[in-house]
Amino acid sequence: MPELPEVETTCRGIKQYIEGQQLTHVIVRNHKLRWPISSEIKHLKNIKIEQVKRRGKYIIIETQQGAFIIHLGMSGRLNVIMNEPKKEVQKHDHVDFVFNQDIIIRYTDPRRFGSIFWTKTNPLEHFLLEHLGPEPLEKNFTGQYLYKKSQKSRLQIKKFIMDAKIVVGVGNIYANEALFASRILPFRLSNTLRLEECNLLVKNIRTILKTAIKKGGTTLKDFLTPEGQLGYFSQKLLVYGREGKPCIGCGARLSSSRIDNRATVYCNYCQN
DNA sequence: AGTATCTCCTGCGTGC
DNA sequence: TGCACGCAGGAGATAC
Repeated sequence: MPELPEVETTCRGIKQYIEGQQLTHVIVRNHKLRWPISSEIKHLKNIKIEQVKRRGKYIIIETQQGAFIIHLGMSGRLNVIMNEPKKEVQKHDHVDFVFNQDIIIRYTDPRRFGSIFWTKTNPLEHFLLEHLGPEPLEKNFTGQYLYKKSQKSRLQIKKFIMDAKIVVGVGNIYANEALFASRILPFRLSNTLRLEECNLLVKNIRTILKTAIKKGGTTLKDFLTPEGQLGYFSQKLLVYGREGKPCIGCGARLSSSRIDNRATVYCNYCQN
């Protein structure tokens, strides 16, 4: 269930192995992802990787001839396989990016909600990326910005901050956490938020994502082993997955509900 | 144009 | 032991 911190960790993880390296070819075992993988990819040969970047939850691998745009969906992973050319291919190992020096970047995705695109034009202008809002950790994501946007919308605030056109990278788990930290009820309509609340919300989204990225970083080494896990849930979640358990603020039982059919957990007393 | 709902998919946990 | 079911989740497509 990759959220932005996991995608960032994945980026950092593969970066050190493939930047400047020669991609010899790509093996596509199953092209049926969220969008079908272009058959063009199978014909790529011997391309130098220039840079690995991230935009929102998209991983961008820039090469001398074009760029890969990879989204991990909800169950996707990119694993680094080193010096194990005969490592058994498993059921959901859909794509291998094969490098010389015995390095394979293997895309695994049981639910196939992810996607892999190849583009020869600017990846940031790809139809999936062009409309994306600001990065939550960049300077242009401010309380003032969020306030201005929020006044024009009547979406429930939780859904609003999960909208990639408003800000990228805030998934369900961190939306719950950020609203709890900001003492804002997730049901509030966006246009009822005050500027101070938007300031606080922006600050908390930032802090929570940064902390999570740090935690991801500490498990980076494990992640890179073939059996590696990201240690995703090692982060302390204060509300997500804790419905019915005591609120760490006031001790009351945390409530749960659904917004946009997503699990929503909150404290009826601390948040308003 | 803004908002609500539907949809893609598999694995896992739960209840009968 | 097996089956049916609900849930998890990102985000574009479609419907209002």
